[in-house]
Amino acid sequence: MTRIPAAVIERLTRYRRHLRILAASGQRRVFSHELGQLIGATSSQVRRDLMTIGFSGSPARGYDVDNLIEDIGAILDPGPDESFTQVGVGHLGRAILEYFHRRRPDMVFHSAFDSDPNVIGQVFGNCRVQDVARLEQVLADATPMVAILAVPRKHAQEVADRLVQAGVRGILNFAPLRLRTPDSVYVEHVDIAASAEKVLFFARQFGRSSEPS
Amino acid sequence: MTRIPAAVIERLTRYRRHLRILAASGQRRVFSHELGQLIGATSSQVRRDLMTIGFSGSPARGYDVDNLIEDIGAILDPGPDESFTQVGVGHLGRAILEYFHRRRPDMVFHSAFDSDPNVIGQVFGNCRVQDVARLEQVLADATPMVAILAVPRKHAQEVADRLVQAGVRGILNFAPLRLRTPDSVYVEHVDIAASAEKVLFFARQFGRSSEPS
DNA sequence: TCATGTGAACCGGTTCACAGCC
DNA sequence: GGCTGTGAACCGGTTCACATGA
Repeated sequence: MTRIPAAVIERLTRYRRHLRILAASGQRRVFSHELGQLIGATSSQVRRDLMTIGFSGSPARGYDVDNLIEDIGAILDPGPDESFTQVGVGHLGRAILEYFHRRRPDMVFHSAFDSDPNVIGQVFGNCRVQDVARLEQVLADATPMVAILAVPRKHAQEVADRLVQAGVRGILNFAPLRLRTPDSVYVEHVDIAASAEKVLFFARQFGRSSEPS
Repeated sequence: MTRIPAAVIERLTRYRRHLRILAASGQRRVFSHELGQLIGATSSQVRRDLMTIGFSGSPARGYDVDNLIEDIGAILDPGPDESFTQVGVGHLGRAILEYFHRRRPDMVFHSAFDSDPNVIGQVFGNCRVQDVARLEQVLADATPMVAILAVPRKHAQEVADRLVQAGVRGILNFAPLRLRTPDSVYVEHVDIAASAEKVLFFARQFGRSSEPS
């Protein structure tokens, strides 16, 4: 399969969300312009994206909803040995653990860690929080593919180093700093304060919306 | 001032973070290649960005650190009448309120709302949580520029409609759906589950890092 | 000599436009 | 006729390369 750009991967999530709604309402087929309307993209964009993932439809009947859901799943869904781990179980960490537990049971959390003795031992989602000091031991058996990092800035780099050392291949980082990691590890930064500044800037500038759906 | 692309706005936050560290350590001047190294960009990128915001340096001595911090602040910092409001004070909402209170006191929260009677009246950051039913009344006097939306998906669109109606100009949305809003409102979506899927995909693919700093 | 400022080239993602097919 | 699949054009952001100046 040809390389899939990040922008396409991001849209696949959105396609699938709407496809599931269509499937639930019994619709078996979609046209590119319908799907585009639903996620707020052009029909060419949709066709190009589906071409990129190697999915094809028919001029007469459009795209098969169920097959498309399945093909997107094959790209996005975790494999049986691909789990997550979370470090940092403050408010943000709890929000994440509980969100995934409720909404995305397909994304399995192998473990969760914190350093606060009051938090260690508590259960969120369905993870019992373990002492971050034991991170290496706990990850040694079945190393999760991706770590979600929701610790204070001052600990983020150190924890990231340990996660990489432990064999984690991707990190979703919420601490407001750029992690320094080897090129073999994929890192995505979510900087909430920076996003808020960005929204403020464009809201002030002259309110032009990003794309809908 | 010529239009500033979103990519530049995002980097300004990072430039400033490092500039403040330099300033604190007494450094008065930076060269584009130093600043680039710090945030993980090329020197051309830095020069182009500073050109875009109309900041100039000297070939002999580089860029003035303090002036640059100030000019970035003029772009990113909230004006005196530009505040935030938050709707949804669950775990995620609390994390956000407390983070900004502690780390970004310059970004003022005008108000915070929730619908849970157990949460209404509690204080997070320095906002007392008010009943979301009273949103219109509370926002009527001094309408915040930007709303941060951290409510469950099923309420997000309805709350967004009310916020827009109340005069909010930008929304930072954490609910996993694309809000439908008029073009005059700037919306930024933070979809944590989608980000996690993206990290998983690229981690699996062949771990290629995004840019550092 | 070395860094800035900037036109020009480049690149990857998006959109256009149309050939091919049901 | 209307839709898919796709080469080609387009566009905006990034990088190159060099003229200019201390």
